[in-house]
Amino acid sequence: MEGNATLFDVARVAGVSLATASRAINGSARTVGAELREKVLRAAQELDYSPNAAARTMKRGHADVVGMIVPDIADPYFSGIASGVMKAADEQGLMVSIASTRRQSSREAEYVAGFRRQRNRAVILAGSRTSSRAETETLKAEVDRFEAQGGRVAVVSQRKLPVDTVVVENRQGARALATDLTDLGYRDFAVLAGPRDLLSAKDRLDGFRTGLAEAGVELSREQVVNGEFSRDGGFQAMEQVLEELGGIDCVFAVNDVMALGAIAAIRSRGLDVPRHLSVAGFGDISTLRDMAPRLTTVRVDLERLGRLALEMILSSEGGAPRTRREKCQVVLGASTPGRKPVGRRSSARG
Amino acid sequence: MEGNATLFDVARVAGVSLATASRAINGSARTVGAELREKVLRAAQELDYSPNAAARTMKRGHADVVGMIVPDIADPYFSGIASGVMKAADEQGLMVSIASTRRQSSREAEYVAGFRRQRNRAVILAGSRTSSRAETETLKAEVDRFEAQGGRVAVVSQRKLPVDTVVVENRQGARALATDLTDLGYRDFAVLAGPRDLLSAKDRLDGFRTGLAEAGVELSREQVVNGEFSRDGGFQAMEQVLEELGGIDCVFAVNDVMALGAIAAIRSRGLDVPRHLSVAGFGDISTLRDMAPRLTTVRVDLERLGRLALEMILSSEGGAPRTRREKCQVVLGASTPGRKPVGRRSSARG
DNA sequence: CTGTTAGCGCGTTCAA
DNA sequence: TTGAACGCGCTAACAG
Repeated sequence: MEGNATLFDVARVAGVSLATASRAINGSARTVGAELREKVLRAAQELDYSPNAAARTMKRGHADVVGMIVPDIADPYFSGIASGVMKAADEQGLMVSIASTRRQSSREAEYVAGFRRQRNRAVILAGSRTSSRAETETLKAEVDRFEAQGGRVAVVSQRKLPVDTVVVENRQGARALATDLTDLGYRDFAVLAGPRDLLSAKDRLDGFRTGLAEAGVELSREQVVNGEFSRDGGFQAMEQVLEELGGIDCVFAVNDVMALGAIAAIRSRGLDVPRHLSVAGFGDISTLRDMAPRLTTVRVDLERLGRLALEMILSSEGGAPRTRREKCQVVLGASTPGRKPVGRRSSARG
Repeated sequence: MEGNATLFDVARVAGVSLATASRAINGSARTVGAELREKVLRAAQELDYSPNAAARTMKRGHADVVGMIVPDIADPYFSGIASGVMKAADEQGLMVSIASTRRQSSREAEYVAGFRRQRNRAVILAGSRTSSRAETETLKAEVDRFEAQGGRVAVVSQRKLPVDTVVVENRQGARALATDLTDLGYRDFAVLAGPRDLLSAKDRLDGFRTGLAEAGVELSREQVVNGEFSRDGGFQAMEQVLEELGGIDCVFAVNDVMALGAIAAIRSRGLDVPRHLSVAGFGDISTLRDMAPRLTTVRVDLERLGRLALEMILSSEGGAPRTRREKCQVVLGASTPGRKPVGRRSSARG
């Protein structure tokens, strides 16, 4: 039996018309008699009938698929978000296509175009926005085209595009972290700041700086080291700090995998965390929660971000783009035990 | 501008026929004059033309999309494989749809059916096969239907279905691990064995047992504790071991996240790894490579598995299903420093 | 090299 | 409640 049974075949076997078969199977209008419906369903079963989603897509103009674009699916931060999207999508009977830009944000636009070709119902962009004006314009143009076609777009990170957005409160989280760390007695920081043009990285740095300032602590230019947003980026940035900077007592890496790299770099010099240096991250990815010492970080509910993005997309009926802000919460761990035994603690220990 | 420009519009604007426009744009047969081609491309650009993939799919009978089914996309093991699949797919101009069964392997069949509706060109099943005969039969039936329709299927794990398979040499890896651990002087093991019906878990246990036997070490029934294939499963299984078993000096968790849970459980009792107990895992997921102590584990090249699966699918031209075996390599870390100072080491330290 | 035409499988009119 | 017929956008024959 080559190829596939078609709805026409089903109708023939059931002895009804194409239209009746269609109605019985997708149940759009419930105007099919119980008896015929039964017949049709039986025929479909018998023939291993599988509705042709492409035909349906052509007819309706859009596919029941949502596209998702991430910088790196192997990064727990994004696989966490993807997990939330997929779970919510599953509940809605939607399929999810995922594309990974491999950290080249310039590729986002290409993938949006790809999802447009597929006539996907929606696209979720899960990576940080960048400060590149040209890149943003290119992406915006593609997003506009996607929407002109009837598709919906949502972004998880910053509100830089006029679309539904789940804003991660990076500033607020990093600021709270700075407050807690200064409360713990730290005064001499280094920040492993990620790429200069990544807004998530920039916002976390800015928020951190604000929190420090409120405690009367300044961050000099040398105390901020840029690097890739990855484990290796953290490792290298940390090496630079260790070589060029003295008198640091706490390092803030703007994401958890960078913090991981930083810790590795510190240890590779024979130093210990937190004895010689304290380290904090951002994100609270689950694989790191059992690390010893427990990494101080800022918790982001990744699955929730994904779920919210999908829900926004489905509930938006052509209205103005909405923004949903998601707060982050500091988790203090043994990686930042405090410089001196000060009493105050503004967050629970992890 | 509502809706979307169609190929017909492009043809009209360019002043050529539909066929010419089609040929110029997808370049199937290169029989279009340079001048007309230029005109067509310009018209397409002007109109923001986006080829309708659904129409193409309907015409050709299959979509240039490959479906992937994983037990849990948030598990680094599977996001690693997914990363490999996506990279290879990108190079081939294919899109990837991903579905997560959330560890309910019974849902695999449903998703295969879903991908059949989409007329996806191929499906990759990335989770362990199970020992459930009924489940396997159901899945096989669905896979057969998928293939009857012209789709290709590949599996990463065990060869239990008559399809292209990338076999992970779990037995060999676990056996080598047992050899190395016994060489290190360990004699009293506990195995956190995962779910009873998961073949990956079972194979790792079997291989480990074989390796132990070769060193004259037996594993009693009580020394094997089943549990979920997750961090929490490892935690709980380890708690059981700690409560019910004495005299253990090394714990083998059949995957890395279980090992992570095990270590957490050990520490929650105020014990230390490796001072009080040594721990080994399986998989070598990247986030754990910087853990202290370095987790002894068995390295699996996750991205490679994904890439190989995709390549098999694309290269298979209806021939008999092929099998590709991928070896695993032991990585010894400080989580298993050795029971006594014995000299022999058969693998490099991580 | 280019144009005309006939479906691919389905949903949805409109009639009956 | 059911059926007949059209068209979604495209590609692959077949003509010219």
